[in-house]
Order: sequence, then C-alpha cells, then structure tokens
Amino acid sequence: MSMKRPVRVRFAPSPTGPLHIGGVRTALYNYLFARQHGGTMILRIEDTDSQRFVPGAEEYIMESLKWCGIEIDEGVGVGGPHAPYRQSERREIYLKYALQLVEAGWAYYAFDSAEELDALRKEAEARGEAFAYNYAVREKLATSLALPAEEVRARIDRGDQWVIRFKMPENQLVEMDDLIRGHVEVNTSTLDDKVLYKSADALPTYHLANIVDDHLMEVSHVIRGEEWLPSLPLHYLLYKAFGWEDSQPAFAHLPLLLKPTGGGKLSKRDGDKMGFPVFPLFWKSPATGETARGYREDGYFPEAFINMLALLGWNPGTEQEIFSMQELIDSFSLERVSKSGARFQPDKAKWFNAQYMHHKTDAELAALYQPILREHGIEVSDEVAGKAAGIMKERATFITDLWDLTSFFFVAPTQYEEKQTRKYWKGDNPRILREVRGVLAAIDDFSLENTERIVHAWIEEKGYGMGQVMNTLRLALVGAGKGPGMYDVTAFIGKEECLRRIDRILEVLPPVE
RNA sequence: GGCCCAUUCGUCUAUCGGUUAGGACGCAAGAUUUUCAUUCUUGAAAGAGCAGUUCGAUUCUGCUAUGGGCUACCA
Repeated sequence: MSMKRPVRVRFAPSPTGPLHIGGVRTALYNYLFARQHGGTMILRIEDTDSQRFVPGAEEYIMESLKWCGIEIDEGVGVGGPHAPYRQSERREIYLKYALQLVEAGWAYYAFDSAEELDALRKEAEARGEAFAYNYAVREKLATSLALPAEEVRARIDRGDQWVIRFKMPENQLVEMDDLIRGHVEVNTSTLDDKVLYKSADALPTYHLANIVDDHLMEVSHVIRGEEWLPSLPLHYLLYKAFGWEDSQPAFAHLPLLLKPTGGGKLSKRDGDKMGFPVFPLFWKSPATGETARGYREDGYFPEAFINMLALLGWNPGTEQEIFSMQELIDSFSLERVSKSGARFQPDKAKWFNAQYMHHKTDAELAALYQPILREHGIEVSDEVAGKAAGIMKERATFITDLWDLTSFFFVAPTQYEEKQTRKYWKGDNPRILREVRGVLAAIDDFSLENTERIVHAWIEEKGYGMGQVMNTLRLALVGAGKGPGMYDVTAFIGKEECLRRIDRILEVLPPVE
C-alpha cells in the first residue's frame, strides 16, 4: 500500500434492524480516522440478504449517524463518484467478478441443494465431526470440478439453482497484517469453500460484494468489528485471486463491545434486562411492533454518548477523558485501540452525560429545558429557564432531572415534606419565621448578596440558630429539605413571592408539637 | 469439536525490560455546607497459573487455564 494513497474508509452496515452501539462505535472510529487524515467517509449499505432486510433500518442508521455528528462524505443519502452505494442496486456488477474467478480457476459452480447440505452436516455430526465444504469434498459433490463441462452447462441452462464457491487452496499459509492485532497467520486447510454468489436471488454474499466494492470504491482502510477476523484470510485470497493485491486496503479489526456482566457480545436483551439503551435512537420494529429505547430519547447528549463510546476500546494515553469531536479527531489513532473486548459500563455513560451537563451554558440549557417547562405549563423567558437550570445543573445527569430539581422556582409548594416539617416546624420556629417575613419585607434591594447580608446580620443580632432559621425558611419556600442556597431561591422568586409563600405556610401548616 | 483473537484493581484503562504498577467509574470514610446535593481529600482494590529468555520481567517466548469471536446459499 502506497503512503500517498488518499484515505478512504467506509462504514458498511446491513439494514437488518436498528444499528446498535457497537456499530456506532465502528462508524465513529472510521469517521475519526477519515477526518484526521483528510480522507473520505463512505456509507455503503450492504443489503445482500433479502431474507433479513428490515424496512426503516436504513433510515434509522442514517438518522443515528446524523444525531451522533458522524458526517458522511460519500455514499447512500449523499451520492458520489461510485454510486450507487446500496449493494442491492449494484447487483449486476457482482456476477461478472464471480465468473472471472471461475474462469481463472479460483472458484467453481456447486449445485447442492440446501437439503443435501443439511444431510451432509447431520451425517458428519453423527460421526462426531464438523462438515466442511472444502478440498476434501468438492470434487466428490455436484460441482463443476467433478461434473463434466457439458453437464455443468446443461444444469445451468436448465435453470437449476447453483452457487459459486471459492476454491480454497489446500495447505497454504496465509500471512496477514492487522493494524491493531499485528501479524496473523492461518493455514488454508482449516478454511472452507465459502459461497460467493447465490443464483437463487442473483446476489453476491458479503465476502464477494465486500471485496469487489472496496476495490471499486478505492477503499484504503477497512476498519470493522473483530467478528470479521476469521474471514480475513478469505478476503486476502480474494484480493490475490483478482490480482488486486497492490491496491488491497489495510485492515483493522476492532475489539467487541461486551455485556456489562461479561460473557458475550452486547445485545438488545441486555439493555432491556439491565435498564440501559443499546441503541442510539428509539426503535420500533415495523414487523413486530417491538420497541427498544435509545440514548437520544433517554436524555443523553450526543456529545456525551460519542465521548463515552470513543473511550470504550481506545484511549489517548493521557489522562484526558472529556473530548469534543474535534479533539477526538486530533488524537485518535488505530495503534492505541486495545486488542481485547470492552465491557459496556452503563454507570460511566451516565457520568459522561453529567460532565457535559455541568459544562452547558445557561443559554444551551434553556433551549433544552424549555420544552419540559412547557409540558408542566410553565411559560417563562429563556433567560429565566436558563438561570434556573444553571443554578441546579451540577446536580443533574439528564435534562429531565431538572424539573424535580427546579420546580420550586416556578411553583409554590402546596405540600410540605414530612421529615423537614417534623424537624423545623416546631417550637419558636413559626414565630421566628414571622419575624423573618418582617425582615424580608423591609428589604428593597432583593439581590442575592444584599438579602444574605441583611438576613445574616439580623440572625446574628437576634442570636438565633442559623440552621433553625434557614431551614424553616426553606420549608416555607421550597416545601422540602432540598434545593440550592436559600438566597438563590429568594433572589430567583423575588420578594413578593417569598412573602406569599411565608404567609401561606403560616396560615396552612399547624405547628408540630 | 475445529480455527482465530484476547487476558493489569469489580469495570474502562496507562505502562512500549528496571515504576512505591498511574488515572477514571463505582464503592467506603472524612472535610465542607443553613438543607439536599455538589465539591474536595483520603482509602480499599490488579499483573490468571507454570516454565523459559534476561543482571532484571506486568512487559519477550512457550505451555496450561479462562474469556470471546467465527465455524450459513447472514452480515
């Protein structure tokens, strides 16, 4: 591979359902790599399995990438010089290449039916062996290697179903290089003759389509999940068979995302069981009506989601943990991707979201919080909404946490928390609160600082306990033993509202004995 | 079963032969605070096992164990 070759990477999902977060991470790493090298990010849809195609999945994939901020330069949805980018729309391309391999002796026709293959597998299983379609059997079965040429011709002309299989060489060492795993070698005798093309639906399988398209689309780096590592030797041999070794892309196989409990790939069921989303966006299956929650709908910020995902299997080698997309682009490298699978950590995802929450400006918070306020019938300016959110953001993980945290700014308490009431609505406290009312009523400049100064001086002068006074006031204004500093509340709701809330508690709440 | 990949605190990870094995999440304790939180400080917590190479191995090699992936006319 030439150093000068322009970087072109592709994300090539199969539209068989919603894109799960492992797929999002693969897309992200491709994107970061492309951007860092001034390269091109391609989106190719690999819909060569007509059986598993799910309507809506492709749109879901594109919307997910968009939400994540992963931009596509070329491919489905945006077009480009190698269009079309949906493999089902490229079907006429593949047969030619499959036939080229047959002609060159790298592939052959096989006429076995599904039932026949099933029987062979069962037979082998009965003997305690695994059936492999390979050098040992291909010349004994109904293949163009065993049958006379006229017979092969006749079967094809007659319309018999056939497939084209790769003729895996016997006992050859394939040496491969992976950007993450290093040198890998495997003996071809342990491999089988994979189907490359299926006549039944006139479509290639993944292996053929993948190599042909990567070649045609001038892909320079294939960055994909580790589940593809076992088929890498086949892919190497395919490049060799086509004579495309010189332009063969470099490969990088990413470690898998594992269940939080360990023991396998992360799956949809884990999310349901352990209460965290496995998909970026909410998904509803058009076929079954089944739904799955998404990070977006669960209140995650896309930046936090991406930050969390980026650090799962990659790290910069420094102690930095918070990264903007641009920072990720600048510091990402395949060499620093780890080799072993990473368990997904729901708790850490929340922590990342909280970090981003804490760094949001009041204006940003206002935009996100306003819809929730309106749901609760609160109509306030962006400035007011942002201020309330800003005061309490440090305690929130999600935007949706803000209502519980700030509702008292907008709505006077109608109930008083029992514990706080028992503790503070007793003895002299109601009487002292009446005095506090008088002090507050006399203040003209109701700013946080001024109110604090005057009230504190008064408390000191009277010799009252700070905790007693402030908590009683808190009970009156908030109705509970929580909230920000008291003067944040007084300044926010203003003098009149303060007095109103004090009057109400004095009127409504009988003192505790 | 076969093939391939992996293995450092509970989890995510740093270390590119010589370190008191570092950070983060979570957990615990303490401090701060008018409340609830936040925040801060501190603490517990790791090289799977056995050989070998080496003056010296977490780091290199082999074996074992464990985990994972693949083994479809699915991707």
